[in-house]
Amino acid sequence: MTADAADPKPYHHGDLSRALVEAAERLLEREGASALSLRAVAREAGVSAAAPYHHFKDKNELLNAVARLGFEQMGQAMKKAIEGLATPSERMNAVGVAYVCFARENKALYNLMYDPGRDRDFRADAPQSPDSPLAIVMAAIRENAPPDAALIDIQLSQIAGWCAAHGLAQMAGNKDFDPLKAALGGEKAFFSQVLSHLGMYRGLKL
Amino acid sequence: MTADAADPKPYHHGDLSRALVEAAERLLEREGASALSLRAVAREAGVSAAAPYHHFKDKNELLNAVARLGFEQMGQAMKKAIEGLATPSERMNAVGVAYVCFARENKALYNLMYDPGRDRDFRADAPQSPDSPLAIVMAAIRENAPPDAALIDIQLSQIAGWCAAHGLAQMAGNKDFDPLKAALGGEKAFFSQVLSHLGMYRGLKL
DNA sequence: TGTACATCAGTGAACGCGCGTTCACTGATGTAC
DNA sequence: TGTACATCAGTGAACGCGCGTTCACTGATGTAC
Repeated sequence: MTADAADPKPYHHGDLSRALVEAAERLLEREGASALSLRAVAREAGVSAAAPYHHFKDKNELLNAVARLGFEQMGQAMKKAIEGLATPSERMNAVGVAYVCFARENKALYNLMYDPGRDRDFRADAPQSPDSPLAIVMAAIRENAPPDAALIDIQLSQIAGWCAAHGLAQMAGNKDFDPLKAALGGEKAFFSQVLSHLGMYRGLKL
Repeated sequence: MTADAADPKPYHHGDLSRALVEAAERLLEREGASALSLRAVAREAGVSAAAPYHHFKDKNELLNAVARLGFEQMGQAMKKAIEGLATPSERMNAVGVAYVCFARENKALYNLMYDPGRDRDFRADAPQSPDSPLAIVMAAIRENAPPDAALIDIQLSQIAGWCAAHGLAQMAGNKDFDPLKAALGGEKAFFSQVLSHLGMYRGLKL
């Protein structure tokens, strides 16, 4: 029996490190943030409560690994969303929508990723990799800037766009939006429209 | 000795209900969200761990009371920020900046107010009162809309602005923004500029 | 004004719980000769 | 190929902790007569 990488629950040793992170993600999805104790993760992965300590210094380090995986998955979802789109403005909108959708579909994971109370690697969401969600949002906004735009205006716009997507992701569950969602034909359309209305009436001179 | 309402620590009975909420706020400010247990709040207020149960059904009810007070304080700060401003666009910007500043200055309280994990009264942040933060943001955006704007566009813009302020509030602590903050002359200027850049390049037809 | 009594707002001890972490251990795996 | 041994990745019991909540209680306050 050749097990190798295919075996999902490796026998004695194996990739427990990864198995724990995935167990944590499953738990997060199924039972929410408050259920995410180290002991529960170990239980979910089918090992003793002490086993994780062979792979992570402490609980926080495991949580950071979970968040890191979350960022990877989110970046992939966003890249997939812009595949084959022709114009910068289409891409920018798609990136924003994908961002918000990921947050909605992975509520607890997303909250962990941005949990202000956690002692996190801040770099986790802004790695050098061009596949990070932050990098993708930034790129989408940059390519929408007019060629003569000042660098500082581009930067401020990038931050503004990033913040708006983040804020929308957090607010998206608000029941008050339901009628509007229905009127527009679903959540995705709603997200797209909200993002399109950013700054519609700002009317400010800089 | 006439104590009445002036005495800060009422003797036997008195306004323990309020004292608990204020103790919770103090604790939140001083030690952060993770320190906010019912027992700690009681300790901070100088009463036994069981005392709060005469005023709140359980911990969650106390937390909701704290959040409610937070929304009141935030609304007041925002109203104060727009006092005497002449134009709608000035007011809109000031409202956004005040929102973000409140969040920054009351980090832990703000996080509690919007904690996605808490079992909250959703109505707490959208009461009928015109002094609620939500109502103030909405009004600021509404009065910036052109007179012929469609209702749905106004609504979408209101949501977009609200989300952006919320997102910025959460992101504001990111260290990556420090150079930009310095270049613009402080946090307030930075917030103002970011909000002004909302949707700068969106270039989307609706 | 004084007394009797119900009510109210506290106390302090106790409960059971799940947590993060440590520890000495065990048994399988990999390596040297 | 076989043996000896170091290393590695697990186990399970135990630790001390602070938590939310309950309980019977106590003593001050307010009320009726």
